[in-house]
Amino acid sequence: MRTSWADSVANSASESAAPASSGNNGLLRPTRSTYVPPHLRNQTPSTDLPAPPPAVQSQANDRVGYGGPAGGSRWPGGSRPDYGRPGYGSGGRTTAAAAGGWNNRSGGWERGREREVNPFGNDDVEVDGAFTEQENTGINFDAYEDIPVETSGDNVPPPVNTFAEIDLGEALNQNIRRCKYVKPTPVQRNAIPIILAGRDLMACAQTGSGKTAAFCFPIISGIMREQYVQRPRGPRTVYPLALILSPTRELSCQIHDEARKFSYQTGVKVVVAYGGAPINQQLRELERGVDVLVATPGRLVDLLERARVSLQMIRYLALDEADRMLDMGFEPQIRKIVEQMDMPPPGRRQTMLFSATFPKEIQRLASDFLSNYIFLAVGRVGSSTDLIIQRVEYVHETDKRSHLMDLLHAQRETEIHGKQSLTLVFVETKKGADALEYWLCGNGFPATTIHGDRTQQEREMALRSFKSGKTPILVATDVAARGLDIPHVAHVVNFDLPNDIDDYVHRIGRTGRAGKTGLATAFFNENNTSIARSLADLMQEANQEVPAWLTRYASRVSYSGGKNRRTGGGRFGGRDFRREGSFNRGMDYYGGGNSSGGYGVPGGYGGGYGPGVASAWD
DNA sequence: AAAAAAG
Repeated sequence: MRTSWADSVANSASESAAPASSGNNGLLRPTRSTYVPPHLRNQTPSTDLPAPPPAVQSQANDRVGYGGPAGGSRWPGGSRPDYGRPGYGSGGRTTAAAAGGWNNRSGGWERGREREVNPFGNDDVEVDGAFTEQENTGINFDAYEDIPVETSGDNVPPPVNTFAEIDLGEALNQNIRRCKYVKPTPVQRNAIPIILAGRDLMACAQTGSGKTAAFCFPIISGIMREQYVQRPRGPRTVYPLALILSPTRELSCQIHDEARKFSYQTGVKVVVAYGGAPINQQLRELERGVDVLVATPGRLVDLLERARVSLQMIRYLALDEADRMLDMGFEPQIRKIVEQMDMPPPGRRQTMLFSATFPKEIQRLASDFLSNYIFLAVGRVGSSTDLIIQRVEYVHETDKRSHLMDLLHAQRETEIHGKQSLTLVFVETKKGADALEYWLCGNGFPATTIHGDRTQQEREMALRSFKSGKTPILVATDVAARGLDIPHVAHVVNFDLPNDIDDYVHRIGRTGRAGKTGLATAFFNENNTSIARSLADLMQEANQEVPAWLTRYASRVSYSGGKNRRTGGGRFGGRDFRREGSFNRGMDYYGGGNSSGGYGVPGGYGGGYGPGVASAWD
């Protein structure tokens, strides 16, 4: 039986004997060992802090209407003109234009839309039934208040509690029901109103916390609401209204799949473009019309240089895994796309950056892309939940294979019939991935591998084969570390530990999803001393058993070099760098500081938002 | 130092 996230929140709240509102905000030590997200740690009761978010929704819309004569793209309730197109959308049940004044817009490809494939893979008749089926009575929705949230910026719109509170449009609402999303997740509760208010956003929220929907819903809704926008018609150039960038091809595909569900029968067309696949097919898709383009940077640059895509009409820009997108390898390419092509500048487009981790230096880079943005940090570091059991074992380099074999044997025995349990093994190099896959297969363990030296076809095949359980072991490089939602991953093995603790966080976050518990095992040896300290800290914060030998390694590590030293910033980076100046306290490794007394750190916070309908969280 | 992203 499925448990919803709200259930778990309600449970954890009822377990808590120390509600945040009990007035003893100064008493920050929880009554029991609970996980506290890094950005809320080391708080001191502080009075010199900004006020909590305003109680009244700000209608602040500080950007000018896009494109001049078309006017503001957002409008106060009630005064919205009816953009319904006569004779349009006579298909019946999904037509909402008449009721709500919603514009089931079309960019001139109505015929294609009539043939739109149902991305839900069912007949989709019982939308309402599906909703009630999922509906849970007796949920303590007040418990949502216990999710630690930190926001900063001007006039932060308050969070919402339900999808119904926000006017996303009936067509989108139906898709939300089809997806069986009952309640917005914390990041959705907070981010959607911010985006709907037209504000730029930098959001810290772990993949798996529902962030894809958090930026897709407002984008799709916003495009639906737009007055029909006359886009230039170059001979072969297309003009998307929204651009979503992600660091890997597979992640772009996944976002595209999700976005297609959300946009079903809304008239909003979503297209994906990524490298390694024949460009001609993607060009044909683009020519059929595109509102939302999901892409990896390389292929997009190619399309831009061929003048097959223009960014001139972009109103929404979303960077997924934004810290990765702005790291050394990607930054020039991203800068080129965002700053050196024909995209409207900050202020004339809406920019949304999402990431689990936002190091200060990356925030600084990112702020170039933003205009008067709101910083949002929601909840825990997803992978550090109680749902994931983290283990570290000392394994010499030469013993790794046999040790892995032992683990796989043990797991075989505990395998539950019916559902294949999957093991994801991370290694450092592409060569190492191939070698380990070969060795595993040779030893009777059906394995496959995914890494950047494989063809896109091989990569997608490997992922399918793994997901289906045909090869229940996947050996992967960091290409699979971020964002991928693979159900039934029971075990993540860090065969080679990464050098960066953030990568570790993302890797183990591939398990412990959909309310299932997950196991993460790391092989540690002398080659990994650079991560010892941050690993020990992370595990301790997540209430995991830290082996004494690891603690010794951790204490031995000097404070000098190492990319894991985020001096003053903290590992989570869940803090607005704009506030560093006034709030940096020397001793405070995690940045500390409290933003909103109203949110505080609830005594019973320990659940995280693992349990729930799996896909609802990405 | 490695990985990812164009062909």
